[in-house]
Amino acid sequence: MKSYLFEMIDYCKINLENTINSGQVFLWKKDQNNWYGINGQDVLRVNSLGKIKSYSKQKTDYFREKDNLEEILKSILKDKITRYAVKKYLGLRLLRQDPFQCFISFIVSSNSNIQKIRITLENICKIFGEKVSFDNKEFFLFPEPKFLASASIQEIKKCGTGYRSKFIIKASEMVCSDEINFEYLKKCEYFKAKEIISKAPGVGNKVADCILLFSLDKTEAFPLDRWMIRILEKYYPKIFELGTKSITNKQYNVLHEKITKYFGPYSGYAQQFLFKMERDIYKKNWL
DNA sequence: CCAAGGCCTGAATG
DNA sequence: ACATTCAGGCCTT
Repeated sequence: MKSYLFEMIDYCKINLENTINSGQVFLWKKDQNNWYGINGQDVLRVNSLGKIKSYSKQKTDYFREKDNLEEILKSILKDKITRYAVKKYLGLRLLRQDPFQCFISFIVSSNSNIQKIRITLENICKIFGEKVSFDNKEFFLFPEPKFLASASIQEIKKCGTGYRSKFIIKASEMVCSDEINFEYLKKCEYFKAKEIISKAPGVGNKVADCILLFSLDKTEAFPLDRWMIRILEKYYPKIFELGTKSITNKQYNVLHEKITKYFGPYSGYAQQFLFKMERDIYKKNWL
């Protein structure tokens, strides 16, 4: 009983390093004891205790602090793999990010890697975002949709986005025209929201799930990238039995159904712990 | 429905 | 030093 209570206290404490270095966000930097991050039209400063101060002074629930961690973690602890990962990365949280930034970030992420994504997004902010001062430091906010929607392909390309440049412009236009309305998507159920977000170019199954999970409150989203496929093959060969090849849309959906049956409505949390664990095992670099 | 090839960039490998 | 391969996910054919 005693050790159980002790562990619950640990669960509730946010571990910033684990959270930021888990592939959810790209525009965060550590400075002394504080982390600074761009979140849409805001800059967040988080100290080692997880306390947030924001440039805009607006409230955010960036760390989803109202989530019932005890219930969530219990629900995903289905086997020794998840028990290991959750214990090792205690305090890893899913974030509730600015949806537009998240949307563009994961369009940029396709066929790329974390370091490259970070540099590209920094360029986008520098060129199209507003420069602000916070804590006597300079930051560039993430550009508003209208600035990316009205940019030329050449201008976007300079940021290092390559063939995704035209996707970024079109996707931003869809936000400006309200064809994609994030507040509405937050209220939709998972499949409906996924259907709508997937209409944007450059948004397939995996990218859609990232956006839904990290900014639109869909905790049943379980992004399946190359890493997650490898993880499932390695640790769950019997439960999810997938043919080793690259997976088709249909296989992706079938697999997702099996996953949510197994891990439940908070599958996305399980995904984040497993992803973090395996990337660390292979000593992949984070931010 | 599925498979294959192209897109773009930088890092790793030869 | 230079060339090739690879990593990465989506779109078109």
